[in-house]
Amino acid sequence: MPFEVLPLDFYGCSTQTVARELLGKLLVRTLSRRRLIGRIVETEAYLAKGDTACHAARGRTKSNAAMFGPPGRAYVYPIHSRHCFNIVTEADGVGTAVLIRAVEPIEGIDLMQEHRDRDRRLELTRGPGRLCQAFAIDRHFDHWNLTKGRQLWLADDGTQFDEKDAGISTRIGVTSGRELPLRFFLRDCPYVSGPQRLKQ
DNA sequence: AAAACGATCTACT
DNA sequence: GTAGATCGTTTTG
Repeated sequence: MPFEVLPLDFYGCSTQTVARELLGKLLVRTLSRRRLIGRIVETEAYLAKGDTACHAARGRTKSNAAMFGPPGRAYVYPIHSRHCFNIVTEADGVGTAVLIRAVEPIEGIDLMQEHRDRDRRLELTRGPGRLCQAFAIDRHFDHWNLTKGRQLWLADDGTQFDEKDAGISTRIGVTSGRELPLRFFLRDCPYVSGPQRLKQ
């Protein structure tokens, strides 16, 4: 499968645009001479303004510093004994990112299953915490430059989806006034969280 | 120093 | 569908 590493300028535009454009892109991880690949099927945008759920909303701290870095870096955050993998967007210092919520496993599935305690269900890579477990992504990737690293990067194999394949949903639990269309997902993909979790 | 919280997940029914 | 586990980070006293 031929593919190219995503260039840095891919991440520099608006967070929602990056979140939408990331659908179909490949998440690539190499470890112990093996390669894991997943196709991104669900993302979520976290904005600098009007988004109280965004970790950057209450200012910069030691633990969210990566989010304020230049676009194309990883921001990895631990929660509930697992990790969430984000990609920094927009300009250096802004504090926005896209959370990768689900991928479809493409290559190295047996190793992903080992990381997930032999999980052979759809849940192998469905959900931000589970996909990090499957790909062995943890905080040591915080601040990681995703275009230069040999262990973790994103790639494009030319796969595109049109509007009828890609859905947009408001985020559950946004507390600031109106709800915003921040969640992007591929319709009819079993690795996307169930439709009951995606409020239209 | 203690308490509260959460960008989650599992194990139930 | 939802109660409960779980733990690093942040907030509060």
